[in-house]
Amino acid sequence: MNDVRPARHDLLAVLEDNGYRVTSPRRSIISLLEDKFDGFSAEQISNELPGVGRATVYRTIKLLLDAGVICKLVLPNGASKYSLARVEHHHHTLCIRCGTVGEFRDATIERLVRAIGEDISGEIVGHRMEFHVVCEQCLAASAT
Amino acid sequence: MNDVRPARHDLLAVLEDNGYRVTSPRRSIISLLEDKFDGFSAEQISNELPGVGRATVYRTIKLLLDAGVICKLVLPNGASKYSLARVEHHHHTLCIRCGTVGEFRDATIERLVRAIGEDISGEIVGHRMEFHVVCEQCLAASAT
DNA sequence: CATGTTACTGATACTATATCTCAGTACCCC
DNA sequence: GGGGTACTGAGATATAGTATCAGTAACATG
Repeated sequence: MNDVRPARHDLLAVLEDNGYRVTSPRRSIISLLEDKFDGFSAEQISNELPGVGRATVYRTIKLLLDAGVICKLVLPNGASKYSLARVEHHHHTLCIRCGTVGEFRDATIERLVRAIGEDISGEIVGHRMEFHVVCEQCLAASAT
Repeated sequence: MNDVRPARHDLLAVLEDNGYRVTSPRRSIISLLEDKFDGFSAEQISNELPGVGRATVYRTIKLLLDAGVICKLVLPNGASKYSLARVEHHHHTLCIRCGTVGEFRDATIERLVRAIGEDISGEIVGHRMEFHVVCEQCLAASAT
């Protein structure tokens, strides 16, 4: 059920499909993102691509967000991270040690959301659910 | 089940209990907070108390956070809001129109969390769930 | 393949939010 | 009511992201 891996979008194709130009900086950013399965921050991308302006990194991220192929995750401390959107509707896990972002999907949650919705005043238009975990790697690291 | 109102802490007593001094700025901030049932931001408090320095507002909020009597909520746009913690463990509703923060509690969620926990790799140490709503007031306002 | 339009880029300035520093103040215990 | 010390406020600083704008390059067109 969890630990979704496959079905990654062809991010470059997304640009073309939406009428955006395929430029050299965008190519660099996208090819970097495609390997970031654990989530990434704008700053991190900017640091790894010294040749690309910060503004362009932010602009490209926003563009991919609008296209729906990545998703934004605001951490409890206010920092923003992004992750490749591998499945349509999903929720996130966040390792409190290393910051790795995971993705999972569970139909039970959707049923629960509908059930609770009937008890909440007002009209529900969305929800967000997030699990804070210590991931396998960090567990293993602290076991030594 | 939802729409919890009563059981507000005596925030001033919280200061004393934790060995903090009861000062005049803290008194002003706390008496302002005690009426904010819909959530509040640091900036908002600071604006309503021109005589109190911004740093002090942030410091006092952090102090109450540590004491567990208010809780922090980072909105999807990255802005921080706070709300009085009226019940021990709870979740939030957030009106996407007016920003009102609500609070509710549902045992079903906790059961679900435990169930899902068994399917997620790593060790679950916490979770966050949040409903985005259009509240009664905003619904009524847009009906006209 | 040359060309013109225009979306895009990068450097920099700017905004917003929050924290740090530090000299002066006031709380509270005795 | 005096003294040690936690607290305060002003301003400087840190951090994250956005706006501006002149120059550049993508790409449709012929």
